[in-house]
Amino acid sequence: MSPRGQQAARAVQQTVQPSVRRPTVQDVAREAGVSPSTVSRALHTRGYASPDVRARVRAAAERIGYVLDHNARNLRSRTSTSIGVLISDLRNPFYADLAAGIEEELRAAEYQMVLVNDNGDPAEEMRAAETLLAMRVPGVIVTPVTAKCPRVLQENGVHVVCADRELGRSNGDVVMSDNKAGARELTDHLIALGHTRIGLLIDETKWSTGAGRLAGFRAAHLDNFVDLDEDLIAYTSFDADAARETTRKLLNEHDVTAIISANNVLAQGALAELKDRRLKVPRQLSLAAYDDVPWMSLVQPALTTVDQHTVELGRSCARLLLARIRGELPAKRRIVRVAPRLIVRGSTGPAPRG
Amino acid sequence: MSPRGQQAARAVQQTVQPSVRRPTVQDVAREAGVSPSTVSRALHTRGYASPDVRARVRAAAERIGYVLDHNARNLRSRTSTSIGVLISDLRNPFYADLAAGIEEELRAAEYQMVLVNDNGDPAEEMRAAETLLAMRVPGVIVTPVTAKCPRVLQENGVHVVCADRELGRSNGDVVMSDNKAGARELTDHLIALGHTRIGLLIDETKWSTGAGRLAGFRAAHLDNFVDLDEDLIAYTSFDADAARETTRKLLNEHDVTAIISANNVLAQGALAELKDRRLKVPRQLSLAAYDDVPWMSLVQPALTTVDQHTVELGRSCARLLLARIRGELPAKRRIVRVAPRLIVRGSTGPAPRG
DNA sequence: CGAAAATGTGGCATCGATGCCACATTTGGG
DNA sequence: CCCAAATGTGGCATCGATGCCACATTTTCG
Repeated sequence: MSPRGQQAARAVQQTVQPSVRRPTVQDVAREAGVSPSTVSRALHTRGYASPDVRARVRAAAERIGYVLDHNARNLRSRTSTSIGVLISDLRNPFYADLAAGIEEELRAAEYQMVLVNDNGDPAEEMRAAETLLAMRVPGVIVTPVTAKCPRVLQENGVHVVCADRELGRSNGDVVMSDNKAGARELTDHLIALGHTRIGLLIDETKWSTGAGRLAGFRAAHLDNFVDLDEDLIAYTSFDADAARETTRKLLNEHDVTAIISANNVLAQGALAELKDRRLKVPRQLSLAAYDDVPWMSLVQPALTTVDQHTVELGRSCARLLLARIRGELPAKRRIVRVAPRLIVRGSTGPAPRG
Repeated sequence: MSPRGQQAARAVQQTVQPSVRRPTVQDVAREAGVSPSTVSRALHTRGYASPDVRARVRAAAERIGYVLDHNARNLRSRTSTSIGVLISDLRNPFYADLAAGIEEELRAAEYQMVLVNDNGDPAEEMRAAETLLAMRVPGVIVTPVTAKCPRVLQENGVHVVCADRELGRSNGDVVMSDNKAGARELTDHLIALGHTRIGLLIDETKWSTGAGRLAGFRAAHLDNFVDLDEDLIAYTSFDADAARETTRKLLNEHDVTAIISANNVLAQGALAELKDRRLKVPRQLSLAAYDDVPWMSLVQPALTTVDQHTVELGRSCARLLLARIRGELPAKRRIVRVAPRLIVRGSTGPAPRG
């Protein structure tokens, strides 16, 4: 490219940028007849400014349509009001509710939510962590796939709240449903109805989520002196179709009178299989699920579930994180367990005599 | 306070901030034995750097754990890779799917999604717009509540894509379902089944969404030479309970043989009322809905719906916006209509003879 | 072989807001 | 009535990356 060409290109670049040059504190200062420092103090900072000046500056800013530049502020003050939220799948109502609760709380506190789906993929999760690091977010709420992600974030001075699950002995605060209590209550309910052969459809027990639910399932059996046949714990993958297949096997190979699904996704698969077999629910078989989502009260019969108050779970995460960021919390790691609630609907009934 | 005391205080303040002083381009430059400019070019910018230097700089950056600072870059280059996404309610699967599609596409292009719920409230919507302006986002995807929001954004040089609906003659690109075609096809389907008295449950017709669906409903009647009784167009508010009440009135006051719900929320209300009346669907009454969401295929009978490919709608929004930002598009406003798909399931059947 | 072009790298100013200090002005007390 | 404390505002450097230019070096070609 000739020098002339280069210059032309450069000129274009220059004229491309300043599409709409926005007013800065300098402009407001000129307009209000004060200094930029004063404008900053009057509009945003904690620093002092007399009521008179404050009003004058506000008016000037309003008049010329001044809008703060978050990038400049963040750079200078080495913080940001953006919070990273790292979840697996927004299309799953559990994550959507969680995110909705988080967003609600953040918005109220004048923070923004940067939402990233990692599709449960460790690599994507780390990419996202890197990005959030680059954005200099003061905190991240994550439903971790790998312990590495929260760890790396924390090593870089970012506050982390793990939502829904605890990985290993990873650091960071945790907010989750009291899985053991919820699963125990649900199992108790079925045992009280006379069920003694209850299938548990579950996808993982490495995370505190699955581990807790399994523990509650076991505990209820123990409490009620019901022998637990380990074969009735049906491991499957986190996928409705797989869950359906697993349900099929479970029903073929064992004479269960009730099935508990460990989460909303697996429940879909279980329900599909029951419908396919035209089993009368709950006459012939009871079905229940952990994690209440809307469709569960729309199907016929409506499903008995454990509501983990997902939106509230999200709110708690956000509140906890903000408190951390503001330094209002003691250093000690905090673990919040939100009490779930058993919702008995039509899908569970007395065990068939057999 | 003595000068000595002042200095002490200053020292403390200073030490408060640098909790974890992160490496900068300067540090990388020193480590790699080049200049900061070269580091910048080697790592991020378009500018030239020899393969050799590039490798050296990369290695150095890796070694000392360098992470780019988006705020600094954004400030200097007056852009940002954060995109604002402004929706009404993340808990509604429609919006969740839309957001999921958007996020997927943005992430692939190395952009971030700042998600804000406005709860359908014009004031919240404007607050959010202001925030996004402050963040200097290059573009926003919005399901607008008010024409003011997209307008203000555009006036400030932000590219806007309206998702799902068009407001007035607001500027900005639009991506939406072909509502008229979808509603027409759905209505056609019912008419073909012999229905001539079809109720339409709808919440608004000011936006292109409702207007389009109503137009399709009318068009199908015209096409098929079926008289349309205006009283069968049942206006309700955007709320399942209200929809249920409206459905009740509709059924009490008119002898419809089928009901079309204009969206997934209203469908919930309609279904609840039908279940309450223990109406045999579709023997006694057919039910269908615009906007397919997961529960509609889980209920018994499964609902006949129009799938608007919501996730794909979201992806289109993002692709369009990114193309705009990159300046790849002609100035002319673009309106994308995504063809919906009729999914016939069990809830629609032949009109009862009567 | 020497001048001109191409190539690769460094220097410096800058994006916009703010933290910290100095300093001018007002207030209060002896 | 004067000096010290309190009060309010301005000046200046700075956060970290990058755009633009200059310049040293290498390459090209008449």
